[in-house]
Amino acid sequence: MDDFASTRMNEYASSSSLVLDRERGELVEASVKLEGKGVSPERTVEALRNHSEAERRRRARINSHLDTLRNVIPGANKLDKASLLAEVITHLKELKTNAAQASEGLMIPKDNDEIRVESQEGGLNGFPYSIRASLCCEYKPGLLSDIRQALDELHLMIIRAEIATLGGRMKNVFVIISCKEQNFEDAEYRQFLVGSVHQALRSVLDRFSVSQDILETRKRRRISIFSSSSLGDFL
Amino acid sequence: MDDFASTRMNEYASSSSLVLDRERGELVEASVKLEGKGVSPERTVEALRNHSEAERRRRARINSHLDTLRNVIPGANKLDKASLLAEVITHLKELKTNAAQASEGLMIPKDNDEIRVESQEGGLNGFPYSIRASLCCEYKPGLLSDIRQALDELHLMIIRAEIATLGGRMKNVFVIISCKEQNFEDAEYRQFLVGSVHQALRSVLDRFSVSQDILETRKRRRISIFSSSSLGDFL
DNA sequence: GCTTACACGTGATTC
DNA sequence: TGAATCACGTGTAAG
Repeated sequence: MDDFASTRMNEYASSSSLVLDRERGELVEASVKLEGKGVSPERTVEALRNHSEAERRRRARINSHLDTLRNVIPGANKLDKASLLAEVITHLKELKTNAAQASEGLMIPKDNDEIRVESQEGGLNGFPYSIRASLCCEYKPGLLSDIRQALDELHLMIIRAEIATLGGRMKNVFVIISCKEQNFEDAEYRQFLVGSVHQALRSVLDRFSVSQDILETRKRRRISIFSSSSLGDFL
Repeated sequence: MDDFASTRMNEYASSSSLVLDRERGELVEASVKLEGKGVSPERTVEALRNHSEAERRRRARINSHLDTLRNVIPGANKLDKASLLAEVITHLKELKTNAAQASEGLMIPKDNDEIRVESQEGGLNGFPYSIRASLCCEYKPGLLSDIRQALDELHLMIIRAEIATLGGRMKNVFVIISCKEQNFEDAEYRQFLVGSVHQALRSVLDRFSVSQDILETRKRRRISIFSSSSLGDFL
């Protein structure tokens, strides 16, 4: 398709070519003898000038946007168009994943409990390898200490914790690393760690679930979003 | 400068124009009679073809990046180059501010304590008006209940809380609304609420600071990031 | 010299 | 029709 179009282009380009000399404002025959029919010159001159000026404006708009992109992107102040666009794509995807992670950490699913454990590749916390675990469930005081204890038995360490509550539910996000300075090149070991963490969180959550089931038989406390007591017993 | 360049361009374009016919692979004289000097034709043909092909590759790279941008940006599947770049800029800035806000909620400043209280205009939580308060300080167990108590006295309610810890420091983010269903159109009242919340948080933090100062005289516990005890007494 | 990148004018296409 | 967009080849400058 490209070759076809370009071939046709060249056919026409070599057969008819009207060049506008902007110095004199005249139209100069470039290649052939204006193809028989007498086309009124002024019309063509003006049309051609309008055309080229419109194209110039279009290019200016595009380049203006590219310049603003150069200013927006941190390190891409003097780059090729192509490299600039590549950098834009990179930063865009990076920001998109960051936003997804952030909003993921901000949302609290309403009903469904879930445990998510994934290996954090990028070494985000200065470590070459870390695990990001998130746990969403009903609000359960004392859950964090149990989780820490369980992870201690795996020789893992929570270097970062977030606890969010909304309407009687809670979501915790942990960043976990191994205490031992070990060789983390082994993908199997990574997967083993992920599975271990998932299992540990699952067991803790299950333990709390049954204890809450027992509690629920005596007092059915359902916390409204608007009740100020939803956070009262947080600490 | 633009006009100058374009004028010179057209001078040359109207005076010498060698057009490559890609069908036959030959060079065809377009405008004038090759300007006196006999330039060896094969060299010029090959150079010109290399040039045009290089330019074609460059265009392909740029357009490829533009296409990937079209796929990355949600609604910009079939847009102009200029409009596409405008959309890219928009989404880029939007994501940047979102990331700033998100990382603002995720980051824990290393040394400086701070209290920030601001009125949330957009009605983010289904309410027409809410307050977002963030508090960063040393890790202090039992701080949240004191804050809730202080806000209770102001007839305010925490509908959302986030507690993040890292390296013995903590950052809390609250979303606060008024218990009374009041007319929040009054900007003065809003500012009054913001000031009240700020003052309440300040008093609580000061109270904890002095108590911690007292505690620091007996046991100087400084928590390392890598110490698993940094979260041990969270609950 | 040769490659790379850019701006330009222009033909084609679409609305 | 005309206005707007695109791809193309080419002239030009920098490394």
